[in-house]
Amino acid sequence: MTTLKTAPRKTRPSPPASSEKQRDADRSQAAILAAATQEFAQFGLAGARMDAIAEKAQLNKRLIYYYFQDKDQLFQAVLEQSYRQIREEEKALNLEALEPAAAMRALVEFTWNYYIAHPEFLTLLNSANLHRARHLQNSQRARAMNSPLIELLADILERGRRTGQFRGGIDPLQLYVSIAGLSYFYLSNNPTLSAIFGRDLMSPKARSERLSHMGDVILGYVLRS
Amino acid sequence: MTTLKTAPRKTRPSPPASSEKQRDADRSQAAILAAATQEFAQFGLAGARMDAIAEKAQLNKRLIYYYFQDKDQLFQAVLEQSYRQIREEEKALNLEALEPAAAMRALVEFTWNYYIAHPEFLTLLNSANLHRARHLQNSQRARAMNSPLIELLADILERGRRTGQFRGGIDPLQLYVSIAGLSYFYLSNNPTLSAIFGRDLMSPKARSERLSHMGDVILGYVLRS
DNA sequence: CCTAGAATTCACCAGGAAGTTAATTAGAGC
DNA sequence: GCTCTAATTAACTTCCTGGTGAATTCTAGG
Repeated sequence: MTTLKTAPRKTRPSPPASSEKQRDADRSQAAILAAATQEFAQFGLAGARMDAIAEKAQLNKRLIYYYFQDKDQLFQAVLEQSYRQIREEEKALNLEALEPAAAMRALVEFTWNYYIAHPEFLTLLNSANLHRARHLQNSQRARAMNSPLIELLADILERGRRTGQFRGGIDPLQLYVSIAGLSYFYLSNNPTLSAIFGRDLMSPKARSERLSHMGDVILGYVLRS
Repeated sequence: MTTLKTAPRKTRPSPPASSEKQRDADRSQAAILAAATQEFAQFGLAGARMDAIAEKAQLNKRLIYYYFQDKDQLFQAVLEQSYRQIREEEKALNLEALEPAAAMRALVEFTWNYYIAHPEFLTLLNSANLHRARHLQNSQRARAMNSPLIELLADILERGRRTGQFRGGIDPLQLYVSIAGLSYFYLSNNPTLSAIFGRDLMSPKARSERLSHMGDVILGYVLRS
């Protein structure tokens, strides 16, 4: 994060592990970031309360301003961290071994599982978009956060096309957006969808149905017919 | 809307059309609703300002509370109106004449076009979901707002299955969510997507590419292969 | 030990924002 | 014209909330 003070890093991690309340700039920043992630995810940028974040982090509110300047920059830091996390996991994905169709399904499943494991990611993105991504435009890192899934997807598509299983001429970006969108909408709009259709969409059964449906949709599209 | 005062309705529409500033409860409520829709769409529930809404509506702020009680109920009224509007247009859709595949593409296109014409609908839904749809749960009308598209979709699927073009065993709800999600994610997350991929996703060319991609995805899925 | 700079605390402020009180005005029905 | 009620206005009140000034306490390094 741009905003992090370069704290005089301890050479030794921490003396004894006895008293847990020693000063630690890194730990404090991490605590703030974690608390802020929760708060922003739950209430949005405007709805989040700086006092609540301080309380959750069990730190004095002044520290937030000390490390992150203001609410906006704190939000930006939270966003960047969230992106970094998902990109990290995406990079760890290893689908080269799988044959194209299986790899494609695995990709769908990964996206789905990640969103389920990180519901805060969805609402944070919504907030960022409500503010027209102004927090990303400043961030030099933004461009660099281009999802590695695009390359991965391009690779899978190419492999599939070569074997003749997949059709050609598919734009990896379009497909990426589609895969993400299928999971995203279902999960992010789950409350309204459930309220309107009066159907529990998060039961284990409903989840697995959704997952296989999405796999079918994507494969139906990429497979040569 | 539950909340609307039953105003003693004028028997005559309005005396002369001369002076534009006569008292008119209906017009005032509509003005408030319109202003609130804009404000909520732009800033979210927490970010919206009651004073700003009053100003936009060119009415005294007290009137908002007079007609809608408080911010939450105003938001609920806005939400319900937005739903009513889209459901209205959905009902007007007439795809019985089209053959199944064409009807399916038309459905995708309708959804896409509606979201583009009503960007406020997307952000309002996001806000509603951030608040876990609490504004819909109270609303008795919610259940009744079940999209007519589901029936329509079921009908198209059934017709297509009968002619042998479509595969069977497709859940209309899943498909509905998928169709909506494909458009929704692209449009609602357009700011972050554009920022990250550095590609204009709203140019006429990009739009038409997206539309045909989505049609291909959905048809690829429903068509028998 | 001492000390300089970093981490943390405390008390505070000014403007903002939801919501209200109470008075005023307009117009529909008689 | 009169009156009764609905529509509208103006002026507040109160609590909240982001942000700050300045003092204080640690602790690493010399």
